[in-house]
Amino acid sequence: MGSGLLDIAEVAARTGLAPSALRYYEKEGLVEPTGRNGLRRTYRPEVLERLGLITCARAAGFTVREISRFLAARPEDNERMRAGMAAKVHDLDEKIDQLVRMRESLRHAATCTHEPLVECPDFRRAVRNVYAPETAA
Amino acid sequence: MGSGLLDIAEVAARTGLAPSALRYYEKEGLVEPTGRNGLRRTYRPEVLERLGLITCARAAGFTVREISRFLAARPEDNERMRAGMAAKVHDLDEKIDQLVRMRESLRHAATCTHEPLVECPDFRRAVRNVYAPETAA
DNA sequence: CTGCGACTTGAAGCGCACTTCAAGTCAAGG
DNA sequence: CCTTGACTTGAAGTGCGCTTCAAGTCGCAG
Repeated sequence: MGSGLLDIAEVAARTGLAPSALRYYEKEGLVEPTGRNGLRRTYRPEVLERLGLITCARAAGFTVREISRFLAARPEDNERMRAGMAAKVHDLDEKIDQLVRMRESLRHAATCTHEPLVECPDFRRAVRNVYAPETAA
Repeated sequence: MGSGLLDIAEVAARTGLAPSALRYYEKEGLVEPTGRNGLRRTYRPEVLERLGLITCARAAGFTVREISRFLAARPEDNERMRAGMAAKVHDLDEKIDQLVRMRESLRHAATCTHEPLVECPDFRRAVRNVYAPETAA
């Protein structure tokens, strides 16, 4: 504590992650404690930023394994990494578009008074607009 | 077939869902076959649209259980449903914002030549901008 | 009418991301 | 020094969304 190092409980409290999640991330190679005080993990404050990145990437739809690979990337992997990230940007483009359209459908649905909501023609049209399967006969 | 009804394989083919997924959705109350031809499920073509809605909602982050509740909603549930949907709209607002910011970070990262990518100051700033934990000392 | 292949069922299995548990260690306050 | 309670570990459990499997049924082409 006085050392400027954090224990797992402090890291958990400051990141909002559960201690068990931190141990899990460690097992998956996403984070490493700086050292140990006896058996107890000690972390440098910098880990908070790294965990912020991880949380953020998770929220953006990256799996823990993907993040692990990303964080473990060596310079010679850069080209592949860049390609992977460009692909992810494209995925995000599509996902964002889809969410935006879904939001419009929901916005309508939230104010629509059509009896069986699901059969409101406006809603149906909006939904079809989000993501249309082979609805045609 | 000649009846205008679809069997499970056709529904699967036209929706892109696996037959096992269709049976799963049925067990969860999301869809019902119109009837049976012997043991075999038969579906009316309208089910395709319903499945489109389901696929779309799944992609937008709804769980199967949420969709089930949504589809089972009775008129007297409308107020609660509307509130729920308004809340979802809000969730989507936030999620979309986050994804947009994440996309910007990734766009930068994909072209950044900083040695350990993770330590690029631009990238770090962008990431902090996406979702900032208590990074301050 | 027969055979086959696509369907049926229930139960078990899987991958992900954790959480929970049992049993044990140990830093630190009184 | 002793207690206490937060930490440690590995293993098992959880919830989601399906998939796979074994065993059985049966519609329909030949």
